[in-house]
Amino acid sequence: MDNKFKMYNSLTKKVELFVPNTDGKVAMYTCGPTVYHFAHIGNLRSYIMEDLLEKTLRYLQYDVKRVMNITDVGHLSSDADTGEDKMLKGAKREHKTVMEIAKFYTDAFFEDCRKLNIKRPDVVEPATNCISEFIHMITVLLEKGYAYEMGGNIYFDTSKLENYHVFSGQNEDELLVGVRDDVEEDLNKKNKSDFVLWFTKSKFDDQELKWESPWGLGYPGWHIECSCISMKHLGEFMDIHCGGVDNIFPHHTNEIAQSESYLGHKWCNYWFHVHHLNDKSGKMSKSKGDFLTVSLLESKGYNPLVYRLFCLQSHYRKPLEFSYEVLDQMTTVYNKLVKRIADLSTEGEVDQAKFAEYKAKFENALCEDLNSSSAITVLYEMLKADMSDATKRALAQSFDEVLSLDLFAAPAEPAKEIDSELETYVLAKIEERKAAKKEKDFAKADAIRAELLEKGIAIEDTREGVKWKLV
RNA sequence: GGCGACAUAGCCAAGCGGUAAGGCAUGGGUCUGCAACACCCUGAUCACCAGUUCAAAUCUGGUUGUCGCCUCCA
Repeated sequence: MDNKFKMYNSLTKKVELFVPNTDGKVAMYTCGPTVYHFAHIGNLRSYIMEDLLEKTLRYLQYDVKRVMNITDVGHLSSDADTGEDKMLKGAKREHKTVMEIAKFYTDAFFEDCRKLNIKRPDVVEPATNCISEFIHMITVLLEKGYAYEMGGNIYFDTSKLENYHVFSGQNEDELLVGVRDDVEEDLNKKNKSDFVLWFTKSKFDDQELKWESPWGLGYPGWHIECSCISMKHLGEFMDIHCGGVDNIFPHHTNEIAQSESYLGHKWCNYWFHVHHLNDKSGKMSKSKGDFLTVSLLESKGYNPLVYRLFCLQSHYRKPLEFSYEVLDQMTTVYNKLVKRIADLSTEGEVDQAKFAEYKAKFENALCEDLNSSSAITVLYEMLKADMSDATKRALAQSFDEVLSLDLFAAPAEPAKEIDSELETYVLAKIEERKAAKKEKDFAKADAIRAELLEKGIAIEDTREGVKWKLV
């Protein structure tokens, strides 16, 4: 098929034409959440933009297979030998078992995704399902001489690689280990950038999840899962690997190291990295304590899709700063947009030529490295253009397959039951007010309006007559 | 210390060498008893300095500022 989608590739640091390994098919992998706590909206920014990427590719008629892992083991909250397992930490905090915690937060994650209209990947695989695959890859790496055992743990030997720092172009010597105070060096490592593939020596006395392995009872290091899970479902060649920018080093760097050493050939062609959501003080982080979740936004009265729009109107490779002021602004934008589309009449024919013209414009915006901001501009242009409402409706519907903003959402307010008794009462009041207005008794008219409002009924005098709704 | 990103109107934001899209807000107007809705009109020479060019927000060099990464992070 005709490849016209262009995207920035972190590996080459350039915007490139996307050409999949197999014509018309896309093998896509996303680093999933570590399920020890709720996802914050900064995490979700990545998933929203990755969702946009997936839907754009599907919109362009690619057959996409997308895989996501669920990290439910082995992710340390600090440095390899000194930290605490995140899952265990979550379990301790809530007096639950590690698996209970994983289940709970996995469900919570997908519930957040549902609210944000993030499609569930075709394959979702928890790390704990793939222990035998991890052991196999580590065994091969040992056989090939890319890994070594030291102090009970298996490490990947980065000195065996010509070019370990594929993304940053940094030299080994320039890197400072332990720049941050809380990092301690692991003395078992032969090289400072070596990383753990399998732990048997855990400093957590009550580590819950352990598996038998050729090297003893233990658990996997935290990079191996993405390599194995992706290969399990996507094979030896991958088209796009996604994640947040903070994954570039060390996570993705290490994934490439171990995967390509294992395979003996290039593994993934395109790397898609979403930049961070910041607040005024900088990066949003779970470790800062208080963090913003979808539920928190909802409790403050925000529609989660307003947050999605907030993300879409910015570019995924630009840092985005969160503030309630902007979210308020986006709420207005969103409501106006939805109303405008709802007001389109259903009459008229769809003009196929116009439809194709604007669909192409929309696609072109997305093909320019996922320029979602421009894509939304096309939506506005389309709404202003000289063509039938039916055409506009059809286009809005089509665009929303990618934007997923529920542009045809029912009224923002969930429809409440209106019983006929109330309706009769309201209609009578409206008539009464009409009469008052006719006699220029505006005080009475306003009083009736106020009275209705007090009962939760808002009325508006539109050109088509008086409208009322429950508020 | 090393590596990297970003800097466009009150706010969000596009722009990728040819003379500043779009949206929100503001102000003015149409409509209206008022309000709400809708519609029309309304604004920036692009952080700073130097250079390349017939032409630069767009390229180069430098300065300043903000942010990120350098084994918790999306």
